[in-house]
Amino acid sequence: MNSNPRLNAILIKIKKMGYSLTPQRLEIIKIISESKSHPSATDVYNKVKELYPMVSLNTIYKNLSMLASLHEVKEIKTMQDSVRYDGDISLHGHAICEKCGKIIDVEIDEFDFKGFFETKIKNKLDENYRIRNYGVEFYGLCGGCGKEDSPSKT
Amino acid sequence: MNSNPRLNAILIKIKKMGYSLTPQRLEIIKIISESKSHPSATDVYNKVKELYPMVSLNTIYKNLSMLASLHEVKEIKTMQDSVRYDGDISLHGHAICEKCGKIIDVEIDEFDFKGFFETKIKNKLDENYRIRNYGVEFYGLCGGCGKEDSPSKT
DNA sequence: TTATTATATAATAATAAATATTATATAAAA
DNA sequence: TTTTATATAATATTTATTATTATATAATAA
Ligand SMILES: [Mn+2]
Ligand SMILES: [Mn+2]
Ligand SMILES: [Zn+2]
Ligand SMILES: [Zn+2]
Repeated sequence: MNSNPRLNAILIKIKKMGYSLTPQRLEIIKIISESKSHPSATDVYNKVKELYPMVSLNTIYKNLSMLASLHEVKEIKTMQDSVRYDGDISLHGHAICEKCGKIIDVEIDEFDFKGFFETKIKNKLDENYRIRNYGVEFYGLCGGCGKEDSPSKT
Repeated sequence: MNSNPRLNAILIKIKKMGYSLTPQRLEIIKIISESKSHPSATDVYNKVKELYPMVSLNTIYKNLSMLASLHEVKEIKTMQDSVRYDGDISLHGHAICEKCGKIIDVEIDEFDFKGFFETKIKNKLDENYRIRNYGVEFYGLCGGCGKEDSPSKT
């Protein structure tokens, strides 16, 4: 085994679901389970290429989609560009910089959120509405990007 | 004037910002300020075409983007397909059906959310991080779509 | 082991939403 | 009206993502 619990969890799920573990797949899982930067498919592609220069982007998409369908990665749709992937599936939200695209994790109190969900949302929806996933995003400008963009104050 | 307060608010903003009010633009604003269905650009396009059959999709995109930049409509990025637009800019979240794409408004308690934001988020971020917008989404299956999709239980 | 079958990958082509370009039309200003 | 700026329409382009097909690899059976 190894010391990354997310990696282990995903490998166990992969095996349980009967998917085979190819070198490319393992590398993709390693990258996504270790990264904190919420990479795009292309980002993952470029990393995998370092080890497997012949890998195709299609393989990246296929594997990331598969992992998303297994709920082992989360897809983050940003406003400006492509889908970003998150190997951290614990309860949290994201602060997304609209200029540089940086995505920062935002802690969400589980009790607050669950309470919010149970009381405020669940009873508003059709009783057989099934929630499977959530997203909490804050869009804005990160520290580095939000310096000099105030509308000319002369 | 007229009886739709959102429409009025947008028209005032348009005038204040010095944009001219063309018939197509007015029609787009009417549609988005009256709709409760979170239409896509194509949906709006098809509605506008009923009055102005020669309208171009580019005009729809240009106007919706402009309204979004004025914060008079909200863009909703869904997981499966295109961007959806919301003329209701009041504080609320969305329940998004992953099968049929229907988007239902979800009430958010302002006090809860503001408190959540102020205490839990603002102090986690760089002090000059500027939040400009937010999104709260719940993905799942609506009542109509979530009937018979449980993995064959025979 | 080899043969067979299923699955994954690579290379390529296709899709479609969104954007850019350009020309024309309309609105605002002089 | 004449001039200038802005908006629209028609078209072309971009680009992320998906689909297709052929090849390669992995799993399974013989
Ligand atoms: Mn994250
Ligand atoms: Mn809404
Ligand atoms: Zn930034
Ligand atoms: Zn549905």
